[in-house]
Amino acid sequence: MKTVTIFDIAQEAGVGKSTVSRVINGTGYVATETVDRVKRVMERYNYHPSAVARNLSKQESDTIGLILPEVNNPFFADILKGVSQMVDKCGYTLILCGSDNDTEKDFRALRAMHSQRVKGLIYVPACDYAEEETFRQMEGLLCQLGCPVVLLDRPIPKLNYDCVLTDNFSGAYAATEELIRAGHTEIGVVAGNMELFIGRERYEGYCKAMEQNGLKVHPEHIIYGQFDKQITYEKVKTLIQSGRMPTAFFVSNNLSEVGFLTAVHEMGLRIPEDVAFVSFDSIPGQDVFNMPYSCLEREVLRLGEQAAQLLFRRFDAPDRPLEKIVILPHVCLRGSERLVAGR
Amino acid sequence: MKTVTIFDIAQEAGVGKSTVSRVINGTGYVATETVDRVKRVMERYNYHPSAVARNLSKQESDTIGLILPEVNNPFFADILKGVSQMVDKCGYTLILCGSDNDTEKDFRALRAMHSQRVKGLIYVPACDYAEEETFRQMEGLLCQLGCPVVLLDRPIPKLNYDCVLTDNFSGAYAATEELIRAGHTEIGVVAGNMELFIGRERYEGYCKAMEQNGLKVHPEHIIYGQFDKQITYEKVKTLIQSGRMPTAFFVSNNLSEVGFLTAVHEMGLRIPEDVAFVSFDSIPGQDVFNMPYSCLEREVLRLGEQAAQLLFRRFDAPDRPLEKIVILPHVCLRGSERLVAGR
DNA sequence: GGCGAATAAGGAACCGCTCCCACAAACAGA
DNA sequence: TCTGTTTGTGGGAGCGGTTCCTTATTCGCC
Repeated sequence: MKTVTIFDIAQEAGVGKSTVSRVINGTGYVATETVDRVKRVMERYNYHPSAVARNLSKQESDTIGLILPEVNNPFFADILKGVSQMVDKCGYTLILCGSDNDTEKDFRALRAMHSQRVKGLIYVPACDYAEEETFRQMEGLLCQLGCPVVLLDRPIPKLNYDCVLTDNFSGAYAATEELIRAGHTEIGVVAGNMELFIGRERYEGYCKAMEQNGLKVHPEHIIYGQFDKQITYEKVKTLIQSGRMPTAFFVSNNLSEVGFLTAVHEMGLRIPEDVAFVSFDSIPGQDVFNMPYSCLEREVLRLGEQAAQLLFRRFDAPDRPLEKIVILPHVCLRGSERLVAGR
Repeated sequence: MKTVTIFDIAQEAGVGKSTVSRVINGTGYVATETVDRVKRVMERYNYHPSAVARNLSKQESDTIGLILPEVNNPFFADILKGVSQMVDKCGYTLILCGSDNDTEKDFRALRAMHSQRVKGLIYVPACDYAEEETFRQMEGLLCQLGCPVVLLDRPIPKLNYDCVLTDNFSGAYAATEELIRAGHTEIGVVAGNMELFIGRERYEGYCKAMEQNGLKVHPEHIIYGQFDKQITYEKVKTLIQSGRMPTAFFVSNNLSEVGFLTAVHEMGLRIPEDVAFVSFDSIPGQDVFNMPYSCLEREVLRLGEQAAQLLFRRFDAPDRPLEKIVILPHVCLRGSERLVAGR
């Protein structure tokens, strides 16, 4: 089945290919009857112009790139959904790459985006690129892209791009304060990946809330969970076994929560009777298991949508000043924060 | 920042552009020192050839299309991960479209894939296309693509393509039999979308198991949940309120399970004391909540990987006979299937 | 020393589309 | 009637690569 080209259509309709092109794009002058004739031929042949040829010719593509650290993490899956729907709605095509939180793959993804000459990129970096050398590499790749970029979820301060972020500090602060308000005085933290800005921000929000309320942060109550299920699980278990558990925890993200809860349940502790907690983001299925836990909520789908919209706005106005959208997660209390008397 | 082209590289290296092309592709004869020189120039300019131009020129692209019904459903997110990793590993680029289970969007996605001239497509259809008219449309679009297609998860019998499927009948049969073996005699079913082949297969597997074991299927114990959380939730709740619950259920998929469990928990029933069940696929977070439920398991990531591999194999051997990979889910018993005495 | 094969490199056509430009006809307005 | 503008159309260059074809060396071997 030979693919039909614009030339075939032109011949069949008895016009020049420029005329067909004009009909396709609705540009320039074409007689109404010519339009009809050409359209009928296109219909009959089921003709769809090659985006490849068009992109090359126009020197601008209709593809949007998206780079995600973990495509099957429910958080990023929701972001993907938001981006995908918006991209689709606006007539663009989505090119997706996953970096698996790996710097090397992140670079590969950026290079792929460049090769594909994407029109715009929505980028959740694999890491913070705090190290000078890798930062320069990443920056170079980004710059070489030569297209608008929206930084999503994980900020890289030194980078000047539009971004859609979360106020991690305030979120963590608010969550911790809820635990304090519930009466807890010994509050630990399952910190995230401290090499990530968002990890540090959340940790600092927690610390600040403690400090402002005159509470001390005990070093042994800080668990460095790396935003990782397994690591968190092991460290929490060890802490429980040591018998030095605080009465409550602020847990830094959904994967940490998985590890935390797995350990807690395995060791036979009850929530909130034996240990209370509030987490940043939540894991799906809480309602299902009838285990409503308190958490910081944000509309993840919207995050993706907003990133896409921001990108499109940038297309229309390349010189508009940089935009930074920061959303504030809201605390959602469902009981797991409570201090149960008589402990 | 003007993008550098093959011509710039050629000029800078003092060679013709065909020579540069030969260096890039490692084809034809080029003197080693010329290779070095050209490579250095490419390095220096950080040059990466435009995939767009190359694809047009070669009349064959390096992009793989993937169409999914729901990108943020954990099941499809895992498939995505599998496909994405394999595609990436083999040097291709992934173009993703979501259909939201909507026929119209499914068509749009297929057209987009055609416009992009993807090299191959991994396709999870939005529906079964049982209706003649839409089937013909879909078939036409698929045929027009003119590229290898792998049908994933949802079979369309009339279509002759490679496919990666699950033996839904046997899975459902095995799951139901486990309930019977556990001693249940009154077993209901949360059926899925009966307009989907996989929905009917699972339902029939359940029926067959009942029949073979001399058990009767009571019409009031059949819940038509449409693979939908909300619908399942409502119908299960109604059934519970009516007081005519069987002692066990076979639940047709992960979303049905969500609806089923939400209703069960809301109505204060315990598992397995008040009602037992085994589900097809599982929802994440069971270990976390310390609520291990029995289910049919399959390696979803592998499903995606295999689909990609099948596609690549087809690239190499277009004339190989069609391949049909069918995986068998295995029953994973964790207690929710038990019949508790004294009910 | 001569000749065919292997090696090396450039030129030009082409992929399918867009867009600029030239040109023709129709249609004003003075 | 003669310009000048609007309307309608086709031709051709160009986008950035690949690939075929041609030409120029070098090399091995009789």
